[in-house]
This record gives sequence, structure tokens and C-alpha cells, in this order.
Amino acid sequence: MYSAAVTTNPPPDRAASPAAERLVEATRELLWERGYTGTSPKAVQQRAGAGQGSMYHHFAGKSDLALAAITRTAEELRARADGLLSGPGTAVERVTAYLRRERDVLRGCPVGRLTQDPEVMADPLLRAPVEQTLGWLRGRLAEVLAEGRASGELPPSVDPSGTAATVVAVLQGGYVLARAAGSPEPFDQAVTGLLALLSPPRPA
Amino acid sequence: MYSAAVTTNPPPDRAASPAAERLVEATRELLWERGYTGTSPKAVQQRAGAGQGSMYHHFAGKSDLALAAITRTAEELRARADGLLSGPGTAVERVTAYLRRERDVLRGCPVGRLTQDPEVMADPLLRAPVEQTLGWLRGRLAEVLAEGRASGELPPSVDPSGTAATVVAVLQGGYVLARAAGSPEPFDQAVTGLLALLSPPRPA
DNA sequence: GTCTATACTTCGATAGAC
DNA sequence: GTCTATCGAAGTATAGAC
Repeated sequence: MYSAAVTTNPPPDRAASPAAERLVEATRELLWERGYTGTSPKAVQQRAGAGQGSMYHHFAGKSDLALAAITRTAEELRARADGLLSGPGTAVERVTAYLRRERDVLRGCPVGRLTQDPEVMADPLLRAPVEQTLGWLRGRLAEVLAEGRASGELPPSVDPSGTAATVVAVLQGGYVLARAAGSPEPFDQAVTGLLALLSPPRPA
Repeated sequence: MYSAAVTTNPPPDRAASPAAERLVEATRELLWERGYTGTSPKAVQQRAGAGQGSMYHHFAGKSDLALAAITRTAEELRARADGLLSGPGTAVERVTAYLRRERDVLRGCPVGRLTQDPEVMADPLLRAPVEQTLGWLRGRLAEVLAEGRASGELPPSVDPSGTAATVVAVLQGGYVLARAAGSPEPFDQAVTGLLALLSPPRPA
């Protein structure tokens, strides 16, 4: 019941016009790179190649633009994750595929990043997609891990909910370590370390 | 060799005067709460109860103040972690103590947070303490995990470096999940899930 | 050491012409 | 729909008096 139903809908009405569309995309990029506080309307306009008037015609203001951007980013993340977690393979294979999927590690997670922005977290409208997306991801992973336990791939000692939180935390924290180190290496180490714990080399 | 040598030195010269000291503390708090971009000199002055002139007398500017604040925060984190990791108990007990230590989960990690601030990461002076602290933490944890493997507490399949990255990532990512959820619960779940994987209930 | 005054820029938004 | 003009506030500092 947690699963997809993610038909590739056309983007929301907001992006009906080309200018609005470019504004949303520019905002998505800037929120990812600089966060909400670090992103000014002017910077968005410049990256989008749109003028002041155009921006305020299509959007009520900075937070309205951010809402459109965050909503779309959250939907994308969810669709991508669900594609792998609901794909072919055993439970452990699917979790592994998700953990090992190609990532622009040094850029970090465009959703998790927003978590560090007090202005985003203080606004219920902006915060909702962040909370929901990460909540959904934990839930979906818990389902897959529960499958793995039921099928005997994973030992009964594996608690699906807890382990799901561990898995997502390793990803989110892996990004932090990678950025601190200026290298994707710690991210890969963290993932490898987790997988070694999850499916150890056939103990007696 | 990674271990302490952390004598409780008096704070750096910077904080010799009471005003400078209050400015550094105010900056530490604000960096934690709002990040570098979100922290203005004026806000620092107000929280410190110091005037414009006072601040610019003691510090060259915003980034100089931030350097003093970040340096101190990094030193504190390291001292606290080392206290637990070099304390009494078996290797797994010490790692567990570190993972379970009391934390203000919703506030997150004052060092890991800076990782999301492009202005901090772009400045080598500000970035260095972040990189070093998290690097040191991974190294120190790897040492403790290696002890645990040598003593038979942990299976030979546990790679110290990788697992150390996993442990730190779970903490950093746990903060992210907690902030997203608005509750410490996912953090605790992630830690519990990790510990269950690290020391499973006596398999055959 | 600390204060006040001043300066210049950017932020986030509105107004009204086209 | 988009442009330019304008606005009041805040950001980040410098200058010089006390």
C-alpha cells in the first residue's frame, strides 16, 4: 500500500508557461546548492533568465516558488526510490540496488538538505514534503526489509522499522561525511560497512 | 596515537576579554541554529550584548568570528567523543556508550551542520576544523572497532574503517531524519537498528 | 575597548508602464 | 506576461569620537 502509483504526471500547473518552468528548475538547483536562506529571488531570476516582473507574476514570492520547487524534488526522489525498491530481485538485492545506485554524492540529498534550513522547517507548507518524503522512504524500506525477514534472507533479529531508519540514516549521514571530506569515499565506505552488517559472509 | 591528549586548555587568546568571549559563544549558538549564511553580525552582537564597535575591535569580521566559534565547537566535540571512546568497557560497550550518549537530537550536530553551508566549505580556514574533526572521529572509531574484532567481540567480517564510517553516518543521518520528522524517534530507531546489526542476539 | 555615524550592497517585494 | 522604477529593511563593514 506504500508502493508506487507514480504515473509520470506532467508537472503541476505552475509550470505551464516556459518562464515559470525555468524559474522552478532554477529554484530547485539553487535550493540544492545553497539552501533556502542562501537563495535569493534575484539569483533565481538570473539563473532562469527571467525578469523580476515575470517571477512575481507567476509566483507570489520566494516561499511560493520554493514550495513548487520542493514539491517537485520530493516527487522525483520518491519515484526514483520506488522504482528500485519495487523492482525485480530479492529484498536484500533491492535494498542493495538502492544503496548502490549512482549518486552525485558530493551534492548530497536535495530533500535531506532542507532539513538544515530553519526557515523551511518553520513553515508547515514547505516542511510537509520533506517530512512526508523521508517518512515514506523509511516506511517503504521497512516493507522491503520485512519481506526479506519473512523469506529468511534476513535474520529474525532484524527489526524492519529500525533497520529502515538505519539504512536511510547511513545515506543521509554518508553525504555529510563525504562533504566534510571533500570526497565520495566515506559515503561509499559507510554503505559498504552497512551492507557487510546486513548480509555478513555466511556465518556458521 | 589517535587518542586524547586533550587537556582542558583555557579557551584561545581570542576570548581573553569578556566581550570577545560572549561574542564567540553567541556565534557558536547561532551557527548551530541558523548556519553561517543565516547568521548576521548584528544578530551575534545582540545575542552577545555587545556593540558593533566591540565586535569589530575583537574580530576582523564575520568569518574571523566564525573561525573562532567553529574551532572551539570542534575541539569540544572531539574531547567529548574521546572521553567515551577511550573510557572503560569493552570495544562494543564504548561504541554503544557513544551512540547512546545523551544528545539534543533535534538540534543536530554542530559540526556536521556546517557541511551544508557552501560558504563554510568554500573557505579553507573554516572548512579545516570540520574536515579534521569528522576525519578524526572516523579514525578513532575504527581503532576501537579494530580492538573489538581483535578481541573476538566482533566478527572478522567487520571492516573497521568501513564500519566506523557507517557508525558516524548513522548519527549524522539520524539527526536529519529526526529533524524531518520533528521527533527524536527516527534517530533512536536508527541507532537501535545499527546496534542490532553490530551485535546480533547470539546467532548459532 | 566601546560608541555612534555613515556607506554601500543586497534582500524581498510592490507599482505601474508597456 | 514582462519590464523598469522605486521602496524600506537588513547585511557587512569602515571612520572617527570618546
